[in-house]
Amino acid sequence: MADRRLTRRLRKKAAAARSKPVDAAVANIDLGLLDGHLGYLVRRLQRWIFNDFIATLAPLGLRPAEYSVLLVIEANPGLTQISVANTLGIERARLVHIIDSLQGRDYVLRVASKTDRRSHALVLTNRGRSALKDIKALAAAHEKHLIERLGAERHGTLLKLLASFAYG
Amino acid sequence: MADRRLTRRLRKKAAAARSKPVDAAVANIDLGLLDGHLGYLVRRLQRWIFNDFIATLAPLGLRPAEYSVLLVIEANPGLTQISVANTLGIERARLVHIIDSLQGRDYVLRVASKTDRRSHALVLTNRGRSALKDIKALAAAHEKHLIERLGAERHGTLLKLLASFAYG
DNA sequence: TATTGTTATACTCTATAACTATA
DNA sequence: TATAGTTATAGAGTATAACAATA
Repeated sequence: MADRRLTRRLRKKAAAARSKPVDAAVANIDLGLLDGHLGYLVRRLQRWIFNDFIATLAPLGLRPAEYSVLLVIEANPGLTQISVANTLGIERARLVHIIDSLQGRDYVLRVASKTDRRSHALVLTNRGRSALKDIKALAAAHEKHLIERLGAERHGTLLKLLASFAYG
Repeated sequence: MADRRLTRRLRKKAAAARSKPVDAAVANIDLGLLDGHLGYLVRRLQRWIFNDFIATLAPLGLRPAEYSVLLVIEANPGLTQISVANTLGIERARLVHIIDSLQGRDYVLRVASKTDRRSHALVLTNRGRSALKDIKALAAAHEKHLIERLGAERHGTLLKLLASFAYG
């Protein structure tokens, strides 16, 4: 059960942050060589995005990593844990706990594999498929916040540039 | 003292990762809606960058957050802890430990403020200024890895796009 | 009353090692 | 011997709350 006060607080905080530039720009403090490092800027954007995602999905209490696992299982039912872990760049030891959590909410199921008794085939439950509809709606709302913040053009350009990094 | 075996391992791992696309592209596993979410791609890039940064600076054992704090203090000597924390988006409670660590290596000093006895003025020590030369050289090598991976053009475009997000 | 630095706590995420049961 | 899943541990980073000294 999600804590409604927590949800409200997170939403309010995220809404406030959504339109705000970082403090350095406001206070005119020099970043030194930092603004020549892409890593700094990528990290700031990544924090902003995750904070907004977590706040937007707070009613369902779903974290970014859990969301990514649900989407990959939906698109590739029967995938093993090691495949999901490698696909998403998550340690297999950590994925165990994420699957535990998703199974605890009755979103996914570990089915015994027929070909290899060491591994599990991961599938969505009916409840998982149903919940995913609401989850996707909130995730889309989050992406809308991001587009509002970046502008549709920059958002599209970034999607293309970064996709070609990841898959190129 | 940095562990040389750790350094070698990290360098080797980073060198291997530097030229490799993510596993999903290799194994042809469907990411579902995930490739429409900028957050996923930003997170993958951010992990790649931080891993390479940590591996490249392993001989000095300096983490990204520590590096960013050093640069800001260098560019703004006398800044208070709260200002550094707000500038970089680090919690002030966490910055305490980062400054502890940097002071423990004799890189920075907490000087009593003359105008407000609650706060500290942060400055680099001579040793800190000297170390920063080597640190910057390694950080530049890291940025070079990133440019090799992305291509100079994409790297430049991303710097511009993300800077206008952070400071716009 | 509010702010700066500090201490403490809880939780998420990364990284690694070791164990089991299978292959 | 190697791999899939699991358990355990250590460290980084985030988020909060509370306290002392000072404003």
